[in-house]
Amino acid sequence: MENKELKVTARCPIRTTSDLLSGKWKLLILYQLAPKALRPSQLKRLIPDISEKMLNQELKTLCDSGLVVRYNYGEVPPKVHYELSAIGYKTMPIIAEMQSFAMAYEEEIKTN
Amino acid sequence: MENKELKVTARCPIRTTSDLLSGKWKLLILYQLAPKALRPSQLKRLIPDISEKMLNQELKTLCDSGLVVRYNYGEVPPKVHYELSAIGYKTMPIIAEMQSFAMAYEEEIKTN
DNA sequence: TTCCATACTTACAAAAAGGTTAGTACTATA
DNA sequence: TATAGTACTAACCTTTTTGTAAGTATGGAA
Repeated sequence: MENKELKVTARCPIRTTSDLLSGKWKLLILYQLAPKALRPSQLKRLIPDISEKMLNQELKTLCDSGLVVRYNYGEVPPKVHYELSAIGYKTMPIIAEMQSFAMAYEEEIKTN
Repeated sequence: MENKELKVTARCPIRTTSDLLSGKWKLLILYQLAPKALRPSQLKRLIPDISEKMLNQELKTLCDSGLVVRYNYGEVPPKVHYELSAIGYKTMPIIAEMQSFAMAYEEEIKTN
């Protein structure tokens, strides 16, 4: 007698991914880095609402989790950029599905 | 001269979707409801870590946003169930991508 | 020499999210 | 008659997340 019901929580794939991408800003940062590497000041301009603190904090956790790579030019005044890692790029299909869901959802609520 | 850079934040598709699915539990609830409608007590058994309060609260916001539909049998003692709406089902591709991302990510960190 | 820009960091405060406990009202079962 | 199960709800508290403001150190331009 098998239990075909799938209990979820602790360490399931959905949880793993939402932990990595949770919060208000991580997906937006990943999305902006997808076309090309960007310096922090460029990111800030593309995501005007983010505070400097959150930008640094989220970049750090994205680097720590391996989705983003920091490149230091070693110049003075400081120059760095951030780019997606190979695994970071693999978040793009999630973002694409989220975008197409949003379109469908907006249609839905417009039509009621 | 066009601005090809895509500023994000306020009302962009990524934000719309993450607002709808944000939090620790919504995706897990949607995932459990996908195969079949469930009563709250069944959901609670499938997601053991969730508190009753969060379950009710999240079911309510999922109903309010139209992703889930509540069906009341009108019996005493109370009997209800929750099921995905048509638009609720359209979150499944997002979840599928999140699952396959998690697999790739786990592989990645195992290999270093 | 004052100002701005670079990339951060820190202390503190506010807001949001999540959890605990208890309580409602009803029925069926032991 | 006590207990457990149904589906909620509300008060309260803790934790997490996010934001604000200021400060570090450097160099170049006005």
